[in-house]
Formats: sequence, structure tokens, C-alpha cells
Amino acid sequence: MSSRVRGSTLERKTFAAIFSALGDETRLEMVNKLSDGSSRSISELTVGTELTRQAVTKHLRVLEQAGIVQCTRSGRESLFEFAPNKFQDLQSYLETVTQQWDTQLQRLKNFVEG
Amino acid sequence: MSSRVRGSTLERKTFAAIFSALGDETRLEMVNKLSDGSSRSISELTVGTELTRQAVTKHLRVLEQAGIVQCTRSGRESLFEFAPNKFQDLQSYLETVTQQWDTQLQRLKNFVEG
DNA sequence: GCTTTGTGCAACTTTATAGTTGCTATTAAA
DNA sequence: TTTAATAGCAACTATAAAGTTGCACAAAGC
Repeated sequence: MSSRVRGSTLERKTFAAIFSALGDETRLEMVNKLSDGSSRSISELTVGTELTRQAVTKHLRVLEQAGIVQCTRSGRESLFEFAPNKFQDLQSYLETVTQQWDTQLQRLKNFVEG
Repeated sequence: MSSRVRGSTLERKTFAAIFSALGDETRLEMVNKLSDGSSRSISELTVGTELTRQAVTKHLRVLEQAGIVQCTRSGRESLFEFAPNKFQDLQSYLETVTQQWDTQLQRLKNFVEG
């Protein structure tokens, strides 16, 4: 059996990693912040949260690992910015699954109706 | 600050739960199986996996809790089937975020150029 | 009635994740 | 050149998640 998902070159494992990275309120909050296109330092992203800088750093690394954000070093700062590619991959994945479901359901309907 | 995500009535917490439920290879595999529209029992869904029935049950309950699958009891069987609504919610969410990103990036571009 | 099949519940182990504290290094500012 | 700010690394705790085993119970089948 193929470990790939139809309509994409990404493996199931990769999708799971992306979903998992987004499966946390704090990280969704960060993604939401960064989706305004600006890049922010770890300290900036820590302000307004109830977390320590180190906790925020860990979350950012999880997002980076999954490819949802990108990190560049500038001086003494680590700047993070949103990277939309993986989001588009997820959209494709969700589309594929729902389309598959639609198609098969229609097939079943046709069969029942004769 | 609002705990809601623009363009949807679902709270961030709910989205996190759905993403989290999909953030597991085994569960993605199950979703993939069930996306053919048919409903299957726990035993059926256990066949072909390396897991015990109880482990599979736990995974299915996680998916059910997140609203990704539905469960109906029929005789002595618990039948699970795919429920696409939450998938559509996710699609909306992803769209919203990427659109927000596009918009803000365009705004930035206009500012720089203008 | 007895057996098989499908399931649920509870207790337990193992491992991963979230979060913390403490220390060090580097960059920028005074 | 001290001092502030920004961050990385390592060790640690606490909690959640994944998976197991064992037992009990209801529904079908013989």
C-alpha cells in the first residue's frame, strides 16, 4: 500500500506532523499573529502570553519543523515569519479527502437508485 | 481579544482539537479508509493494523470527539463513518489565514512601491 | 443453553509534550 | 567597556497521550 495521499507528493507522516503542529491553541495563536505577514522576534512573540520565552521558543521550533513558519537570524534576534506553502498543502489534502467522499457517496447513491 | 477566528463561528480551541485529532498517522489512515463513504465496525477497522482493538477504539473516540467521524450502534457493532463537516470548517480556516496573509502582504507591497 | 463475536471499562506502563529554571554566549547600547 | 537585551542549551518536573492486558457484558449463531 502506498504511504502517499492522492493528489499530493507529501507523505502521510508529513501531513500528520503539520496537523500536529497546528493542534495546539498557543501555536494557532502564534500562526494567527504571524499571518499578518510581518516577521517578529521571539521576545515580541512572548509579550502578551502567559508563557516564558523558552516555552514560546519551543512552540516556534515545532512550527518551524513542520514548515509552517520560517526563521532567520538578524543580529541578536531570531525573526519568525509565516510560510503559507504547508497551509496550501493541507488545503489540497482536505480537498482530496472530501472530494473522494463526495465521489464515493454519489457512486453509492447511483447504485442504490438503480 | 476575541478567541474566535475570522470567518468562522468555531473557537480556536475547537480548531486546535480538530487539528490535533488529525495529527496522528494512524488516525489519518483511518480517515482515509472511511473517506470512501462506508461505515465500518471497530473490528473491521482493526484488521490490517498492527494495533489492538482497544488502541483502535481510542483513536476512533478521539476522531469522534473532534467531530471527524460519527458513531452509531447497530446490534453488537459500533459503526463509524466519515463526517465531512469539520473538514470543511478546516478548509475555511486555512483559507482565511492564507487570504489574510495575501492581503497584508499585498498591502505591504503597495506601501513599499507607493 | 453454550459458544463465538464485538464491544466497553479500568488499571497499568511507556513515551512524548508542555513548561519551568538556571546558566552561558552574543549583540547592541550606554 | 560595562551593561541591557536577545537568545540558545541542558536538566528537570508534570501532565497527556499511545498502547497494552485483563475482565465483564451483550448480541448472534450453533
